Amino acid sequence: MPRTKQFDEEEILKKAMMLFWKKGFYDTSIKDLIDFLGISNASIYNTFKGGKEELFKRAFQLYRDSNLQGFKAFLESQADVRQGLRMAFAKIIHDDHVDEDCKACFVVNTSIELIPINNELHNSINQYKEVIVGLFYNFLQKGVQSGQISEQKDLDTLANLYYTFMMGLRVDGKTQPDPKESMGKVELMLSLLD
Amino acid sequence: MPRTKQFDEEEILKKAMMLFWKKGFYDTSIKDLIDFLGISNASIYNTFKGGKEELFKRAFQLYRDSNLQGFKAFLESQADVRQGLRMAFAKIIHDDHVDEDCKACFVVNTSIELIPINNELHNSINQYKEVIVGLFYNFLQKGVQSGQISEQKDLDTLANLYYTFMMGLRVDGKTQPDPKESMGKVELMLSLLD
DNA sequence: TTTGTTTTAGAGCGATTGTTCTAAAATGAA
DNA sequence: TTCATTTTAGAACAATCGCTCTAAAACAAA
Repeated sequence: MPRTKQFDEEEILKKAMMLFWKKGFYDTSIKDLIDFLGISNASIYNTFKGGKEELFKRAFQLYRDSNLQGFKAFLESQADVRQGLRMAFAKIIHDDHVDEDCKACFVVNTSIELIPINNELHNSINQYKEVIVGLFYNFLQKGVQSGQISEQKDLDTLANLYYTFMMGLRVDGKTQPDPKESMGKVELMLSLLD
Repeated sequence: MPRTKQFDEEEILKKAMMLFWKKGFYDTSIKDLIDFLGISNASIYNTFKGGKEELFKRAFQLYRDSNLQGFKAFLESQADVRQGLRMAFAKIIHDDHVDEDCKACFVVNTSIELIPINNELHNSINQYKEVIVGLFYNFLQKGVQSGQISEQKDLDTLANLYYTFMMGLRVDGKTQPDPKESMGKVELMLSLLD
């Protein structure tokens, strides 16, 4: 009986993610969203009850989950530990380099902008860190089991350090440095496995 | 003949720096500034011609310059390379850990919030990076000359990497991780000098 | 078509944004 | 004190903020 929705909620959410990712929470106004999403004021408030804040949260979770899933799938597809890590970092470096919007990482951006204020997002970001560190850890452990990495290495600290390095790359990516220079750093980080 | 100013411009600027550092550009309103600085609307616009944007720029430059000067002075006071780097990172880790406002680094925050938009700040941030990397480089070179570091090491890449690591620490600092865990990462980074 | 329901566009809400203006208070030199 | 000058507090500005509301348009089932 009812009129059907004229837009795909998933698609709208994806678009909202792009805009919040680029401009952050405070600098993205409802008017910006209306223009960018192509749907009306009322449609936004009808679809995402809780207003701007709720829309942001859902957009952020979408980024977080698909980013985690993509990273997990990539690492698990790699057999060689060093080459796998090298390519994982290379992808980040490349993405940041070619993005003319300099969006870098939505999780990093949100950490900076909203952690001092929003507790819910704080937890979500902590989880993100734990998952990424866990993925690094499992990947390194696989390398130990296959004899690619010495058993003497402190995998916990290494996994944690690779996460921190990743965050650093994302900040550095905002200034779009020379990818070759960045890859030099990656090689040095990989030498920690020798 | 004229009435004298009732406030110290330097002091006001330092306060503005603290507020912008904590809340960022967009989430700091003029009203916030009036309340926090303790001076009136007209005094702000009289003293800092160019309004909110100019005040932010000056506050940011103040942070940037004093941060650079502090870091330079610290490194230059250190004779032992490894211990010097260790203490430099330890100070960052400690500062982030005890700051209940989770401000972390104003340069990182501004990179994230304003680089996609503001070109002038973009340059200022690039300069910051260059100076820090240069300080790391000189410090490492001093270590080579004193025989603490092998001549075979690629100081350029190392200096650059320590900068990236520093940025990563600042992002991580937003979630206030266990300082011991962070120091473990520092030790691993220092092992690159062996 | 008719009916019932939902989405939609857009007017409009009070509050707040950054900024300008005005007029009174405050101060140093004469 | 008087005068000239500057700072000050606060009113007022248009514009925008996030959000609500209303009424018309759009659609699915009967």
